Amino acid sequence: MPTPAKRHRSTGRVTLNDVAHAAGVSPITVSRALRGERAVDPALVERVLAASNKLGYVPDPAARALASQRSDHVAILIPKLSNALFVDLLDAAQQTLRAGGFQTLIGVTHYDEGQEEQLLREQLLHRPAGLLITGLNHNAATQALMARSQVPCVHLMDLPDAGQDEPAYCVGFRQNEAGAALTRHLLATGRRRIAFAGAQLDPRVMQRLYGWRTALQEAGCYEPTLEWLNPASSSLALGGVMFEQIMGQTPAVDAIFFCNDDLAQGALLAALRLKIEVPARVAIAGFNDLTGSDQMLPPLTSVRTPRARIGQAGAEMLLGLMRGDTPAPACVDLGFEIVERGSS
Amino acid sequence: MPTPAKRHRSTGRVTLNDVAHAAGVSPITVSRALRGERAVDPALVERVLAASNKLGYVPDPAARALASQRSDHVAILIPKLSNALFVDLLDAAQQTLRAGGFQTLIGVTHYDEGQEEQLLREQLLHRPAGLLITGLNHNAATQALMARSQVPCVHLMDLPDAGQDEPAYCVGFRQNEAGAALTRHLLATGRRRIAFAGAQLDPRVMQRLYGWRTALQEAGCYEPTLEWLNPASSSLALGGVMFEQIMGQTPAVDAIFFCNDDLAQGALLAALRLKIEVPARVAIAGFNDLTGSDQMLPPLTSVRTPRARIGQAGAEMLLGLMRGDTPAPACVDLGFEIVERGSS
DNA sequence: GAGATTCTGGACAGCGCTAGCCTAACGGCC
DNA sequence: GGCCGTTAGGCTAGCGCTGTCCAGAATCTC
Repeated sequence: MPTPAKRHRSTGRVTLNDVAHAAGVSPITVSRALRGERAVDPALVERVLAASNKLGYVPDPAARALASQRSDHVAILIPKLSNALFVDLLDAAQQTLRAGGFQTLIGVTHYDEGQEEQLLREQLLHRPAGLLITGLNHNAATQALMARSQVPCVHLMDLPDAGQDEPAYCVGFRQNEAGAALTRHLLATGRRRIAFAGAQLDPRVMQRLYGWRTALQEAGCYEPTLEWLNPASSSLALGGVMFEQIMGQTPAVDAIFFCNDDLAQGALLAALRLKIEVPARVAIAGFNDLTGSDQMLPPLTSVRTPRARIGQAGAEMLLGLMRGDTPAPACVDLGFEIVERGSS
Repeated sequence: MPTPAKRHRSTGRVTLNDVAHAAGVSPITVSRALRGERAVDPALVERVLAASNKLGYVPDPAARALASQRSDHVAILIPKLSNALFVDLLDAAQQTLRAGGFQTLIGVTHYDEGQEEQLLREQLLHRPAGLLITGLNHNAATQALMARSQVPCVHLMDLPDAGQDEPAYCVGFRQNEAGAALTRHLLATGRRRIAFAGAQLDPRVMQRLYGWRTALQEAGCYEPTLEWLNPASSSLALGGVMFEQIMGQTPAVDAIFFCNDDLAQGALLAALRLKIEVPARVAIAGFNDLTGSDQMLPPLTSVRTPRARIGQAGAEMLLGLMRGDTPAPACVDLGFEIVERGSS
């Protein structure tokens, strides 16, 4: 009998024990040396590293998660994948987290608070090391889950209003200010009857709406009939439909602020089809400055939102929190920028 | 001394043991009852389920992964998040996998085989239960990793050619046939000098190119000067640039087949700017039928590719494989559809 | 009715890692 | 030199679950 028939399973994986033997130290020392947890004699660290490299050791995430009660997963919850905004956010966050040694678990809430709660519940079972979540509006159960789980969490995209209870950490910009700024830009170009066309009506769209309303009220130009809200999802097609509707029913309108570029691009294309001159007859502006907006005819005026930077900065803040840091400003405002182009 | 000072960590989690006690059976029976692994007396199963529900037991994924050497993660590797095609694929796959109780780990390869290998290596550490990977072209190391890991894997998007070694499982459609079909459609509308404009030049684009070339050769219309290839990433802007270039340098061209809708949309917009009539002066066609292509002016002729269905069907096939099934056809061709619109 | 086969529950021993204690060594201080 | 505080390595005991083996009961076979 050459091999004494291992009674139990063996995975063939190089373990901490193997490295410990090779380096002539105890397993726990290897663990500490590799993690940088507690002080270890530099000479030992070097020996451990050498042995580890030689054997090609890689820690087992499952064992680590079981023993330490935390995994190397970070959950990210976003509303939709069909919106380029969130894809950019995800892309940047994902890349930053990976560089920090974390895996990204995605959850898509479809703008549904119940779904969000359910997803969070599922994700928390995996003891994620951290959580990135879109927006500040969550139902009570979701908030309770987050609080109870003690998982470090960064909110993306929105910032709390001055009065509001601040959630611990967030990275984003002020949607309402951006909405107001874009409206003021339109006012500055001489427009007076500026309609707002919103779809989806998620909290961020509503914030932009408030901003638009505030700016118009300041200028004494506000009228309820200028508000066009549609709960359907944004799309180029819907933008065209809304444009036609608005122009048909409110001929006096001289500018339209679409709550995002998808709608605005659709409106520009509809204007071409209908031979309505932009911006001569009506100015059009969008939001987010998605790819392609600069290619439109005329190029679309929009608000450049720092979504990729939000993803990155949010992930970096989370990496800090997971290391145990306390980020200096709990809320980071990354601002926005009006991009003035031919459509206004 | 009321509490005898637990010497060791306790997580407060409801464990298998707790359920076992409550149900009056052994832990292993609970494990089997809940997993449906091996036969368990139905009466016991019921008792176990009752106890489990009462206590709110949820299995610990980390412990399960450690003991069984497989997690409930599925890794998905896609080239880019900036391409709506892959986002749709991801969205559908993710949704299907979640319904099957699996979490999705994303990896973005940026069309780089080295990155892909690196990502796969990282993902395999997590002992994913399955793997979804885009395309059939991977470097040797990646293929070796996949083979060695024994992780069930489904390839998405492409199908092997008849002669090629078949990878075990794949869901997609024949890019070259789609390219040829679109070209034949253009030929059928009387076009003869049909250019091909490709960017990125990933394997799928090249397949479409071959399809285009084949169809032109059959019709006796092929000429090397009709091939316009640019390794840069696709974008509306690049589409405009390539359009201008092609029209400037090859005035005789009467149709352009852009390798994807981003380029084609950009070309349509450029045509509007340059006042080049489409399709009177030149027909334009794209690929993938992305959102917005039907809104263009004129609406864009394209090839509708079943990317969401590929994501779903691929995920379903993988769910089967992970259960131990052997899917009947190892390769599923979901076809494509020419969408004829105003631009051709 | 004895032996062979299947079926079902359970004991046991880990999967690979880390938290919590312990201890030996070291240095500083009066 | 004795005392104490600090530092660094190691032991032990799990984290919560499942693969493997085993044993007793139930079923089948001739």
